[in-house]
Amino acid sequence: MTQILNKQAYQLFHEGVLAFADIEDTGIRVDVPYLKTQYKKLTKQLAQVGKEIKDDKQAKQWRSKFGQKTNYNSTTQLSTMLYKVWGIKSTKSTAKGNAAVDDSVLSKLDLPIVKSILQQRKIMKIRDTYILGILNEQSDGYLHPSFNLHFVSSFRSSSDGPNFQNQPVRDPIAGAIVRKAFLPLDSNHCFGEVDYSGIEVASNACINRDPNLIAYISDPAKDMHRDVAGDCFILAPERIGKMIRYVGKNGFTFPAFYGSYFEQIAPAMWNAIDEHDLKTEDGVALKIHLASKGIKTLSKFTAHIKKVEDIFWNTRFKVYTKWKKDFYNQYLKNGYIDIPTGFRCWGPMRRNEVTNYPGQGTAFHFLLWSLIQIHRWLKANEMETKILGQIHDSIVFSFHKDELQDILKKVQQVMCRDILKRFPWICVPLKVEAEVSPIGGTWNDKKGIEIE
DNA sequence: TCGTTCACGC
DNA sequence: GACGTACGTGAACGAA
Repeated sequence: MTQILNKQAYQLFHEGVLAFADIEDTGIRVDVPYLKTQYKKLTKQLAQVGKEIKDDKQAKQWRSKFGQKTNYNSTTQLSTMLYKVWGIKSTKSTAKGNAAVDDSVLSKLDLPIVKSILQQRKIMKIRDTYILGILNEQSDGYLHPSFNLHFVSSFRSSSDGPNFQNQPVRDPIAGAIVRKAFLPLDSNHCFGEVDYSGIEVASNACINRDPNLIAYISDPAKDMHRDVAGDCFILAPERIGKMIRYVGKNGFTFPAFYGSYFEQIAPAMWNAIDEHDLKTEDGVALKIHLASKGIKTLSKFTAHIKKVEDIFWNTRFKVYTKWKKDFYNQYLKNGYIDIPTGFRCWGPMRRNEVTNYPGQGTAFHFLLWSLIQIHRWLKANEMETKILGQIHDSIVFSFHKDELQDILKKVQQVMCRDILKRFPWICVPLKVEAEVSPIGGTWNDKKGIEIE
């Protein structure tokens, strides 16, 4: 159960709903002929992969096991074949205790049929969830996805019809296929996106007031992800490149902030070393380097990550740790939690939910408040530029080419400076990054741009 | 119809 | 010392 505690919180959501209504009405232009072409292409690819699966030696055993009911897209059947018929040892369980057959498991198996099945899954995801999802929802070449404020327990937003907030981007192939379908509103517009950088870490710092976390965000000379990567892999800063930093950030720091722990995260990090063929900046293979420090096995590495975690929570961010403990105890006493933007959440929550909701909701509220101000300003000044949507920490625009730089300046003013007056307890600098496509370009064509 | 599993985003 | 990954949407499968 949720509750709005004050007029400011009410206003934020009321004004947010009004802004979202305009944004949903504007809609997003999509390239329907392109989508139809892609649908056909992916269908052909699917037929090809389907044939590869059918012709595989092991598919014969599959058919003799399931006969008429054979379905190479069935996870239940795949699980039976892998772990019961072919005698492979299961390495991971699902939530319900069944043997998992997800990507993290299958990508480690060296079987041609499994490789084909993974390929099939990828193509089906792109074709059926995204391409077809967009085609089914578009009307006269425009999408009108909903942006909801009344579903999410942490007071974030969600989106559906289609979900505008989970369009592929990390996989460059899937990202390109799908995002090429998203067009700016007019041929003299650019597709663009402005992101808050590290906003959830910033919102958490404003709530838990950990001086070391605040210092990391405030001091441009400091780099939390580099330092933590240095702890994880026992490296001096100058030996840490982009990829090692990346694995430290997404393999350790973020999972740790969300409440994960060494036994969960160490195996994935250990795999990532081989997966990305990690090397120190002076060219030493990371596993060789770790071996020289006495870490030659996953179990040694896990024990090491346990120590890193201890330093992370009990030395580096000990005020954050104390905040988590106190905040959770307060929840146990009261039965609810309050977040600083004026919302209360009642009811049964797990420890990690209790400690994660405030940062998550607050980060989104920074974005929502900024979006409302920017939307009003665009409207009041009768700009041709329109907001197309929002993805938790970013705003997506169709920029008129002649308005672009003025608007980016205004956007930065609102998101980084005006917001400090509305939420005076923000205690770290907020930063934004802008990415914009060439004139007439698609969502896939966006590139980083300096705000003048 | 609905629970489960998978896969995409932040 | 034990404990232990946050929030969503949506597709396919398969049991009920």
